Amino acid sequence: MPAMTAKPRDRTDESLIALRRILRATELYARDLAQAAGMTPAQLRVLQVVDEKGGATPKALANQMSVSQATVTALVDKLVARGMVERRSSEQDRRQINVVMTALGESTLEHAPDALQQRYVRAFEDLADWEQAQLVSSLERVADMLDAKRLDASPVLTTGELPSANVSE
Amino acid sequence: MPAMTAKPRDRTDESLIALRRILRATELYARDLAQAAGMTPAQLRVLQVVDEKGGATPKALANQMSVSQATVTALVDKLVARGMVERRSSEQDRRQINVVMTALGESTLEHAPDALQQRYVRAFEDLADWEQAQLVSSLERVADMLDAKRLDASPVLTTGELPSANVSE
DNA sequence: GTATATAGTTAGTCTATCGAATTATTTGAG
DNA sequence: CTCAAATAATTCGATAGACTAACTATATAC
Repeated sequence: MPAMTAKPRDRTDESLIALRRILRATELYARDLAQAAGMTPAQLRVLQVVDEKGGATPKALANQMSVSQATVTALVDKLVARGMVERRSSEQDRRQINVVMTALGESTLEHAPDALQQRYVRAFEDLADWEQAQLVSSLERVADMLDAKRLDASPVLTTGELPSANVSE
Repeated sequence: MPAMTAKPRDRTDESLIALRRILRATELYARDLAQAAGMTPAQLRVLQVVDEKGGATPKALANQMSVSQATVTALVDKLVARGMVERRSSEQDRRQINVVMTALGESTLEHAPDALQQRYVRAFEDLADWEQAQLVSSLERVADMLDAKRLDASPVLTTGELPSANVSE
């Protein structure tokens, strides 16, 4: 077999393998990061979203994270117990609750040593200008190919918990 | 933050956002895929690894998936209960157990409609030759920047469950 | 003003995960 | 050869995250 001239099929596999490595690396680091911040990945994710948005309702958190409102309630309970966030009733609509950061939450997030992101950012910023441009365009292209519905995303590299998908047993 | 920003973002942020979109898309689809195959994401992942390797010991599965052996035992129990895999004692070392696919397991995997991967593969194969080459090189570059230890990966686009990381409470 | 819709919480159940203890088997040191 | 240490797997008990369904409180609409 001519080792050269990779057929399209080989390239597809190569791209999938690279993608899979990207996914696994971020998964693995998400655990370590959460551990380092003294909480679980799911809790950290809530904290990140609340921080990013400058406060959010459980409803909004549930949508953003694609989990049920009940799950958000449980996660927020734990973050409240740890003093990371507070619940504040809305004035306009008293059914709504706003989840907001506490000073402790802010500083915990601030000091979470995001090793993966730091390493990545450092490496990325060491690249030549044209290389950066090419990487961004490639990543966006792949994201478009995967993410048809264009989800709202933020520049924070953490994965969330996957739900157990409650399937028979 | 709204999707469209007037000011062009920093390129590092753009790349992180694209990465995050990739992660989220795969997470979301991992659930659907597992559901469609009639099992949970963690169970599906075990099945994929067993299939790929043509059988594996619980020890090997635990290493490959970065979970404890106890967890693997539990997952294999469920797959056995569903007739997807079998346990076979090793002849050489009778402490070892080999987990192997059943016909049902094979066919279930075969027929799992991996919408995400199919869509991605289709899109990828529609690209011009040079574009494919560029994408592969970009993805591998990113994978290297994230995954210092070069994990063993396969061309299967599924994310696993993140462990709860058993941190205080 | 009552009916309906919406936001959030509570209750009950399931899966995934862990660490520690247990069992069976292999290996190695005398 | 024998017995201690190491190794593979399982069992046990506990915790976290997730879901659905039911419930409470508030808002809106007719």
